[in-house]
Amino acid sequence: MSEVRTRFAPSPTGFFHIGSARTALFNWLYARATGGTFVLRIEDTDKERNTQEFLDVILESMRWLGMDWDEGPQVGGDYGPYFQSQRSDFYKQKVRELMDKGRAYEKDGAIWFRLEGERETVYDDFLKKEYERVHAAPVIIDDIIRGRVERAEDRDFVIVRGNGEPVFHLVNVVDDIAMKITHVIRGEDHLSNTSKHVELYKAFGVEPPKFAHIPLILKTEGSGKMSKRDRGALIEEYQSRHFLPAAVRNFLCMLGWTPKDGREILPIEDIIAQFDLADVHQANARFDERKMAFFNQEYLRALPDESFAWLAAPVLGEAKVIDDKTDEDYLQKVLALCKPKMNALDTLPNFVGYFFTEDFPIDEKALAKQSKRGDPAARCRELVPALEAAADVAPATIDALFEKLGAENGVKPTDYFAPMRLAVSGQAGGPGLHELLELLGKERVLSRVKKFVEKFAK
RNA sequence: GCCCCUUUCGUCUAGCCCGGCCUAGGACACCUCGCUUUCACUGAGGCGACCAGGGUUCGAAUCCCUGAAGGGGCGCCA
Repeated sequence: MSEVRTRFAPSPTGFFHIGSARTALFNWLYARATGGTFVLRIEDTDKERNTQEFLDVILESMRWLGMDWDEGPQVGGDYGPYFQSQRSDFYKQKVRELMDKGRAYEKDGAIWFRLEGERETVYDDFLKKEYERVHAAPVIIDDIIRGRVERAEDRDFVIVRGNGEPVFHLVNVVDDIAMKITHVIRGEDHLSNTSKHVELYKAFGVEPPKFAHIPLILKTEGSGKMSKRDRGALIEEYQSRHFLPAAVRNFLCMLGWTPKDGREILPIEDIIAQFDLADVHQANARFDERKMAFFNQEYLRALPDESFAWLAAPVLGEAKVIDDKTDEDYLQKVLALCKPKMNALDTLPNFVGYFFTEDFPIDEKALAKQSKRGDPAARCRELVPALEAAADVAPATIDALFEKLGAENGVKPTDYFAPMRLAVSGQAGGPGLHELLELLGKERVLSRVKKFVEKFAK
């Protein structure tokens, strides 16, 4: 076990943002890559915004993405408690320490951190008020990802609010010291505030940890970083849409980091083996939903048939496409047929619905499109007597039948494929027609084709 | 307004640290053709970028400077 200790310190707000997930992921990856320890600490200092329910969202999402923590809620550890709401006495003690050292003072009911340096009163154009500007020596941050960053803090800042609650900057640093965190890996949005944190470390007489500020995930379109209202921004969305967690995790890894071996889709063990903080990019990445979908599709296709069936059945159950009475053997056959054509589990109910009901919709667009090139209902009408006469709907039978009908009616045999598919499935695409017909069986095929003729024949 | 970070195809990126192997490679998306008597998979090809301007150098995507653009921070939010 190495000395490396990373942490993810979320604030339970009721949702798990994709950016937070990636921050957690990089912390987790680095701990795993170095044989270190990954700590989960809950920053619930803002009591009004935190509930048990909100906490569960985070813990569940972490587990879903396969990020296990070595210390933290539910698992304990030697540096607890891991909830900031349970550490107030400790914070009070550390604030006392700063006051004793003359590095903190009370003003307007709050407690402020005192910077060292010459002071002058200045008017702030941006905040539209006067403040005491401090000419403090610049702080040097030796960032693993960004290199040397120099920044001077120029005004005292609040560390304990008027209501007695400690502020993020204070508790974050105090806890990182107490929990012996060696690497602080977080979003670039914290980079500017890092000078505050380093000032605190110095005031406590502690060597700051190594910092690594990772780039942000930007909106697909428009300006700014992903916000919770953006499509694809919340991990819950992927969960409810039945994305494969390994796919989401793999995709997240590729946003801001690339493996040396050039692969994009690779097992997490291989990612861990290659991951290094120094290789994390410096520039922000724009989120691309389509590439996320591609990763998901690749993972889905790679699934063994049993695993696919195991995942698919609940999705179909939830959508009420199947129930307890559904024949298991038939279900397995349908899933085996559809698996190679699927690109996402959330489209599955729609994709296979017609296998389980006679009451399925006909895709209007597909119908309109086909009608432009021919008359699907007419082709189907020609099919009815031929199907009635046929012994079965096996591939060879169907081929012969199309051949014969094409010659009789002056059209190509292939002209029957699309209309027939539309009649029996209501869709323009799907599994191979031959297999599809055979699985449905002659009776259902015939009745569906008849029904289609009745409904759409001119 | 002040401060910090960033800048290669539409998007994710390789290359950049240690200048020539870069007529800039890959992936997603898009387009074309082939395979498949349907759908899909797949195969082959195509489209498409070094932010701009100055330097340094025999030579710059790679080094330096300036500018522009994008992002972030400046809160008794985290």
